[in-house]
Amino acid sequence: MPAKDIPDIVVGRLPIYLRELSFLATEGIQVTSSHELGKRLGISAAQIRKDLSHFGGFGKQGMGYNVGHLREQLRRILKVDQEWPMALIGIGDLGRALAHYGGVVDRGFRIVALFDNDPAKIGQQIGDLEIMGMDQLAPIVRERSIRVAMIAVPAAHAQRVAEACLAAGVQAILNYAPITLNVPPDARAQHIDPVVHLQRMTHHL
Amino acid sequence: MPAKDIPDIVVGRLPIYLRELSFLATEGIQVTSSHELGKRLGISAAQIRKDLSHFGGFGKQGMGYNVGHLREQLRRILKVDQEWPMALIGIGDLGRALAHYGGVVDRGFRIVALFDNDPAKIGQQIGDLEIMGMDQLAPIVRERSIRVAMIAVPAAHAQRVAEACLAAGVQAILNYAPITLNVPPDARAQHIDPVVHLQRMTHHL
DNA sequence: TAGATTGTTAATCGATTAACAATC
DNA sequence: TAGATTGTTAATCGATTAACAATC
Repeated sequence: MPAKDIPDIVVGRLPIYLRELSFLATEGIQVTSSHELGKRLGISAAQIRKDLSHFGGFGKQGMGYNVGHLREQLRRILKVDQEWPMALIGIGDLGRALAHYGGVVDRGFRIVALFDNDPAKIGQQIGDLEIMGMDQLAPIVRERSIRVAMIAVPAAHAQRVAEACLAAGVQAILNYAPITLNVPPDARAQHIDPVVHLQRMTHHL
Repeated sequence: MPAKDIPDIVVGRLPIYLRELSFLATEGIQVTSSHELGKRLGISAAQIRKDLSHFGGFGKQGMGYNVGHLREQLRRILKVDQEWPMALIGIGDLGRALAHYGGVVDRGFRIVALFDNDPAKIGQQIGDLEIMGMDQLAPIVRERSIRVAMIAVPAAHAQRVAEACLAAGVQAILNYAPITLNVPPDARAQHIDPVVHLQRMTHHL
């Protein structure tokens, strides 16, 4: 029963649960419990059960959860039982590392197009993808039904690039530039800035 | 007045405020308000005022906040009015990109040591740093008073590397490996996994 | 069966928002 | 002064935890 009013904070924890379940699966562990998952993730068992209960009952009383089954259910809920084609814009050091990173495949994503505005980079090959100019963004996004983009351009260009993505039909943006993007309510954006995470820790040191 | 019982969720927003204030400063804007900041960040003005009030009063009624002053105060609260030396462990594609990334300097951090366990990489130079073997981790961390580490090793090694860091004296870890680290209560860990962020968005698509 | 663990309800806790006196 | 915006208090809202009946 895919509900519509699931709190964002709950949805935000599901990928963590899914990641741990995949890890358990590779370890050959077939059954787990809210208590064990919670201990591994530093989350209370009650919270895990409550979170999952928003979507239905996936366990058996007295038995716990079947790892493979719960994993499949979470993949379905998060809609990563399919592969989302992604655009990557900005092929600097970080963009290159992201382009090479294989860790997104088999977790629901695949980079299918690379873009940069540097004429020296356009035409270069990375793996089996060729870097394209920004003028190709809109046609390629439409042609390949791309709904997710990763942005790894300098901060000064990020807002403009994001708007170009959205105009082209992208609905979700993962932004690596150290600025807060302004996106309309019908679009989604997530931000990754290592310094933000570092500063969250130094306050306590 | 540095308090001890500030909610984590409040501390977590301060780096976002700081980043925006730095941006405003580079734009030449000298005064802002909770309303303007909130609009830019997608956060309510009341929340920004409430967050800041945990640490004191930084504004003037009717006037708003002096950008430079508030920025300095936040830098002090987050303890990034100093430069934290960091170790980076794992010099693959991502580690290399992080090593080249200049965006951490002038935000309170500097990578001062690189480590890898691959003999082919040890001794290589990146910028003005040389990649060292893991046997050098403990002595270098002590010698250079390193309290913060970034881990960019494969998932299978991350927990072991984290424990080595902590044993050597590191107190805060930024982990790029796609696993949840288990750290003791006296240590801090933050995790960056792009797929987690992507999956938080696909649920809604 | 006896023991264990779920799913859910109720209670607690904490965070956000609203409102406004203070005051620049 | 008049207008604007802070800092703070009180009210609301939402999230987490505790507890337990259901049941595997």
